[in-house]
Amino acid sequence: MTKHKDNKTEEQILKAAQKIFQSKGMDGARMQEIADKANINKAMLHYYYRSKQLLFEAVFKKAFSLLAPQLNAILNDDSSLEDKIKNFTHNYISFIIKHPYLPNFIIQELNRNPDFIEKIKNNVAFPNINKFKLQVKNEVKASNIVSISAEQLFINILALNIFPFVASPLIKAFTDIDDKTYKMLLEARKKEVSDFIINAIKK
Amino acid sequence: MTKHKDNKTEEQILKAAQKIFQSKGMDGARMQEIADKANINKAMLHYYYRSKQLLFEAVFKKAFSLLAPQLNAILNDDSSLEDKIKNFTHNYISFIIKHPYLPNFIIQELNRNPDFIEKIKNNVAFPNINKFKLQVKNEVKASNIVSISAEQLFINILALNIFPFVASPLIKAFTDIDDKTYKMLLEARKKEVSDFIINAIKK
DNA sequence: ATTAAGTTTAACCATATGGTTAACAAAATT
DNA sequence: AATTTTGTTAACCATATGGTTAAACTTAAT
Repeated sequence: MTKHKDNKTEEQILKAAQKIFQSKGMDGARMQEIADKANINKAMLHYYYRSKQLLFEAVFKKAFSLLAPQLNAILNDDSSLEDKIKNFTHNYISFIIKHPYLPNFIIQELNRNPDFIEKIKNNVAFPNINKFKLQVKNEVKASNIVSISAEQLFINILALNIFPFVASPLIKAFTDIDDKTYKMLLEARKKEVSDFIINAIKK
Repeated sequence: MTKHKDNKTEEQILKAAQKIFQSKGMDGARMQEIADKANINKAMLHYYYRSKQLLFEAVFKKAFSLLAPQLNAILNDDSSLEDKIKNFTHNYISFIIKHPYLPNFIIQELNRNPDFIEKIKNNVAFPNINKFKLQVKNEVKASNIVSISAEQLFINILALNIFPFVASPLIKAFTDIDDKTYKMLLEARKKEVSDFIINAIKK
């Protein structure tokens, strides 16, 4: 973390910890399992990260700082609302397809410990909704879109983009869809979702 | 479970287990904590439910059979598509406001162990999408709504309804909204969401 | 009143688990 | 080359945890 050189071991640990924590969560993860996956002695985990909690926080912060900046595309970009929605939806779904564990990991752990987000706010570039609020307000005032609050629209955009990844086992079961078909369905959502949203706010 | 009479203890245990499991998950829950909350000796847990796993399954099945039938309102009701969306959205959000832990619990535990849903399918009334598929196909063919697959529409409906509960800590942080305001925002969604969906599929 | 069955308790057990220690090896510094 | 610092290991430790047991107690049937 601080005193160590460019160490390889430290990275190995973080990589292994990422995999284990992201698939099993803080409570389900075992230090021994992380050590095994990293091919190192368990004591090394403590040598580099002191405790399970700190190792977890390192993993969480990294995950969060990977996910959060993506939201700047919708919140702080200068493009038009319609372009934003199109681009964000396309890029975000592409991004999550490459990191399918991410949203669920973050949501799960934030629910386990909601106060944790305060710690994060001070350590990570944290997106802010203010600019987006202004933009939506203006579009509504100009009668370009239906009357909707920025918050509700933001929630809807996030919901439509993220939920299918978080709830995949549930959705697969209800729709009787296998893994392959589900992947195609997610792929199709890159366009489907933005069409859906844009239509929803059109007058 | 089987040999026992109308026992009160058994119910106390299940109630306590519900609270603990639903807020901490299988991995985070402790048998001792459940016993404490139920005001009984820890051995009683095993006397009535044999193991942590079986107690957990009892809780999960009960939660699932509470949540799943709600979906029949959208999948197997006889009303028109528009009515369905209106009613479902309103009822479902009301329902989840009363059981805020439910969706997250089920999603989290299904992600932890996706095979688990197979066990459930045999034990619980399990909604099926077929009827809804026909209905959507007909509405599309009749040009009453835009071209959309039943699966994608179903996912969108679930996403917009459930996600705000599952991701509340995240959304609260990004939008800088406090608990009280968030509750009002959820309340407003009973109508907002159905308007949003209906507008989205209108031609 | 006696017995049998079901219920409850305290004490106990084996193992898993996060974490520590002391000795040792390898670099880096002098 | 000698010494200090950093990295690594195996063995160990204290505690937490799911689960068991045997005995005590309660209830209801005989």
